[in-house]
Order: sequence, then C-alpha cells, then structure tokens
Amino acid sequence: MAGKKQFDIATALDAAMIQFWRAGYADTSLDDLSRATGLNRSSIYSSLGDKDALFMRCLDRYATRYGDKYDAALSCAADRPLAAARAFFDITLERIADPGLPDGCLVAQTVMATPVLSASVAARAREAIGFQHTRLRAALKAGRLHDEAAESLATHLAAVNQSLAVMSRAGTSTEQLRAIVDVTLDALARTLGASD
Amino acid sequence: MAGKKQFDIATALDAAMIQFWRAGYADTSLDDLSRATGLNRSSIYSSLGDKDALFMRCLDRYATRYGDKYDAALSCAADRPLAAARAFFDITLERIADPGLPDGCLVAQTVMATPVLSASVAARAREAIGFQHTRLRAALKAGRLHDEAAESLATHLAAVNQSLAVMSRAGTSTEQLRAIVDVTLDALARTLGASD
DNA sequence: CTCATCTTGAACTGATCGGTTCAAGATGAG
DNA sequence: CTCATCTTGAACCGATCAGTTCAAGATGAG
Repeated sequence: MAGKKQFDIATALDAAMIQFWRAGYADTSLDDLSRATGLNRSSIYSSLGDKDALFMRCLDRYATRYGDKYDAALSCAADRPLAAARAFFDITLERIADPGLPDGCLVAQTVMATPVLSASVAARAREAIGFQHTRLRAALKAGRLHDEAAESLATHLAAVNQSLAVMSRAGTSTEQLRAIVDVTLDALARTLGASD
Repeated sequence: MAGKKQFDIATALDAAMIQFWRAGYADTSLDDLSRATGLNRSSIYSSLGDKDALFMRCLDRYATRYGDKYDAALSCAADRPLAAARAFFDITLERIADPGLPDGCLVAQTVMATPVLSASVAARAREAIGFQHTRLRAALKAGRLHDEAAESLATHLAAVNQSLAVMSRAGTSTEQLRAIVDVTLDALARTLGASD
C-alpha cells in the first residue's frame, strides 16, 4: 500500500466496457483500451489481465449492471405486468438515448461475433441472453400468464429488446424505437386482457 | 481471352459473401477470403478489388438477393397482407435454417459494426435497413392499413426481422424463432381485423 | 530520510494485417 | 509451333497487433 494512489479499477473497467461496447472485441486494440482508460498498457495487463480476461470482466459488469436494472423494472410484474414490461423496455430505450453511452448493446454485439470469439466468451454472452429470457418468463408468469404464453412472449420480448440494439445502430430515431416496442406492448396487453 | 479458363466471379463473390457474413468485416482477412474463394490473393485483388470494394460488392449482392426474395414474399400483400407478412418472415427463417448458410444476417452484422467501418459501407448497410422498412410499409399500405399503422408496424416488422439475426446467433432454436414472429403476426392479424 | 511498493513509459518479440509487385507457368488463339 | 494473355505463388513492404519485460520514477509508510 505504498507508492502513488491506486487508480480506480471500477472507473477503468467502465471505460474499457464502453470501448468494447462501442467498437466490439476485434476492433478494440490494447492501445484503444489504454487510451480509453487513461492507463498504461502494462498497468492494464498487470491489474486487469489480458484482453480476453478484461473483456470477460466487462461483459460480466455489463450483464450485472443492466441485469439488475431489468430486474428492478420487472419487480412490479405480479401486480402490473404490462407496466413492468414497459419499464423493462424503458431501461433499454433510456440507455440508447443516453449520449454518454454507445448505441447498441454489448451483449448483442458479442453474440453477433460468436463465430470468431473464444468459446468461453461466446458462452457467457449466450448465457446473458438466456438470463434475459428467464427474467422475462418469470415476470410474465408472476403476472398470471399461463406457462405457454409466458414462454413464447418472454422469447418475443427478449428478441424485440435485442432488435433495439440493431436498429439504434442503423440510425433509427427514438420515436421509431418506441413504436417498435409499442406494437409488442399492445400485443402483450391484449394477451393479458384475454387471459383475465 | 487467351490463357486458362477464367474463374467464375459469381461463385467467388458468393464464397466471399458467406465469409464476410459469418465472420464480419474485421475478422475476415485477405487470407480468409483467399481460402474461402479458392482464389489467390493477387487474383482477388486484380479482379475483385481491395477488401473494402469487395465487401461492398458482397453487401450489395446480399441486399439484392434477399431483397428480391422479400419483395416476392410480399407481393400478395394487397390481397392477403397477413400471409404476405408470414411469407416475409419465412424467407428469413428458412435462410437461418439452411445449414449451408451462416446464422445471422450480413446487414445486421454490418450495421452493428457501424462505428468502426468506413462511412460509405456504414451508409450502404443503413440503406439496406431503410429499404426493408420501405418495402414493408408499402406492403402494409397495399393491405389497406392506414398510413400511421403501416408506418409503425413496418418499423416493428423490420426490427423483429433483425432480431432473428441476433437470436439465431445466440443459439435460439427454430421453434423459438418461430414463436418470436408468431407474436408479431398475431398483433398484425388483430390490427388488420380491427381496421376492416 | 529510507526504503518497499506501485506506476509508468518505452522497448522488444513474434505474428498477422492489407496491399502490391513480379517472375514463372499455364493456356489457347493464330 | 509461336506468342499474347491470363493466373498463380511467393515474396516484400510498412503498419499494427497482443503480449511481455524492465528499468526509472513517483509515492507514502515507517
């Protein structure tokens, strides 16, 4: 515990995460990471591990951070499932609207690069998608949807959420992104209404 | 026209397209393209241009080939708009189910890599997404949906179609992919029914 | 002040990248 | 057969890549 102040690892991880998020794994060099974090190459290597390990930490960080937010948004699903689903999508839409964050989604980007990533990284990204599905299914079941409807609707909601990552990178406006989810929310509303 | 047979440019383009489709621009080297096409490095360079130009040709090829199929699928929209939408998604689902083709979608992959691609390539990919939207909106209008509904539903359909690219790479089964579009098709069916 | 600890910048390695050139070989028209 | 034309393999270039090492410098505890 001597020497200069230790740099803030959490801050560095955030910066690295955003760099990977914006440019993807392949298009992020160690120099990019050094520039983004403000840390030296050797500092990154010694305290954050090599590129693969660092990416994995960023992926976990991303999944945990937004996973918690998605969980919170869905927490009212038992009482108001439609509002819960709306809040769920709002997490994504607000993230996209935040000018301090990249468009798209780190998980979506990673999943798309699956064929050229290491097996462990690919598996972790798929896992994150699976968690999203599980989260949504549980919420829909809590909202008194029968198993079959909860299953397929959870898959649909997870997919539409991922589509926002693609469309935001295609230059789709926030109004159009909102329109995408509104169609889905209408479908959910009718299903909920019909099951009452 | 002397010398050995000229190799088939169309076949070579298909092979290059599939390589880019599977691995993306950044993760495709000239050696990869050489291996995929069976052509020599210098042959690629002399007759297909440099990496950027070749990628652009592949992107155009992809957009045209599947664009035509999507158009054909939507051609019955005036009479049977719901069947047209179903046929539209079937194009994508069949493409994903084809073991001879990569999962995902070249356009989706390219759009996701927008921040690190040349401006011209990024614009072309966005253009392709725009065409998809235009195509769908025209079909929905032909199916007697009013402008507002056609606009937002076209955006939704285009987005769900892109979501299939992401989800297919996440290991989602064909049954689940089908469930994703079925929710959307149900929503469309109700909208069409309500507008009658 | 002293010294153990941490950070930093710089350099090096071996590999791969995209792009380009060119001589050698293969081919078919005349 | 002759020769113009095309393809091919190999090599080279400058640049960048990830990974690693290490000496020099900065820092704060004792």
